[in-house]
Amino acid sequence: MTHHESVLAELKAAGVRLTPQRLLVLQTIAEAPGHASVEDIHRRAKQAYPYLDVATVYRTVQLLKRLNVVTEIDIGHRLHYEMAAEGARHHHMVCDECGGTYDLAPRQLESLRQRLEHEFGFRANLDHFTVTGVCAACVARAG
Amino acid sequence: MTHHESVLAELKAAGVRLTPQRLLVLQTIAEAPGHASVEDIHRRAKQAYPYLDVATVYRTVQLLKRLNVVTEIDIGHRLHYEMAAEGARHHHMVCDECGGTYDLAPRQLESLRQRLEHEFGFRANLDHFTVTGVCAACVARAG
DNA sequence: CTAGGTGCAAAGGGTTTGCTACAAC
DNA sequence: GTTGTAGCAAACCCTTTGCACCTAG
Repeated sequence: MTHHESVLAELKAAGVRLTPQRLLVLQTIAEAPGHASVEDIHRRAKQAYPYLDVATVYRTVQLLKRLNVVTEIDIGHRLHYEMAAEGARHHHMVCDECGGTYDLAPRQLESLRQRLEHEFGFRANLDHFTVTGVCAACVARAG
Repeated sequence: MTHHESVLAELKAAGVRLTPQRLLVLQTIAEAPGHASVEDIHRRAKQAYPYLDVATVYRTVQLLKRLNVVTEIDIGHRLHYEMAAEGARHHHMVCDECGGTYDLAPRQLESLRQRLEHEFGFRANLDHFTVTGVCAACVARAG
């Protein structure tokens, strides 16, 4: 069973109707390079089905988020979405200069997570973790 | 020279007009417990001067942010503001359950910052750093 | 006096919602 | 056939902006 098939199975199990619109949104998110904003998803998906409404995209990403099929990432001031892909969960570094985003493996954050738990009893949820700063390329270019 | 006085001196040095509205907004932020949203600031400040407009609050916090008098914190989906207070810079943990916010000292994040710099050459800007999760109290209460 | 700020109201961008026709099951 | 969903448009929230009047320096 491919990942795509298992996602569809999950959705059916949750009693969710598999409408063409939902499949399209799902496929669009899956095919997007990295994470995509609602606007990105809408724009790309409309190429396949021009009647698709933004409201449907909003409702669908919320549904998929609730079912843990996609994860929500807070970048700048818009929410972005990407496939949850449990096996490859990662976090992001966003460059303030060039806007580029870079992946960060969960193990990079493990020590921080443990520290917060031990010192404060705070169970950090780093699923949507994003750090901003200046990437190596921009540091090299501008200082 | 108190902190308040030095802030006023900074503003004058920057050629900023010290209007009653600006002083009121500044004072309101300074007196707020922790960080405050624009709405919080506006609501509180209006008690002293009912004609104060939200637009003025927005313009003022942006001005103060530009002058590094206040810092902007991205909590949930609204921006919050607090006095910059250089000597006591800190970060936040926000509880998803109860909405409570807790301070985090810069040293707690230092190892993370160094790791990102060494491994990726990424200069993380942790000034506005916020982690979400579940606080100790809520963990105890609900599991 | 004069540059610049204030209040007001209106516009703006992103997101949500009420409704009716329609499609998945 | 039922029940939930899509599309549409309007509402919504937070934030920004244009403008005439006013005020700090």
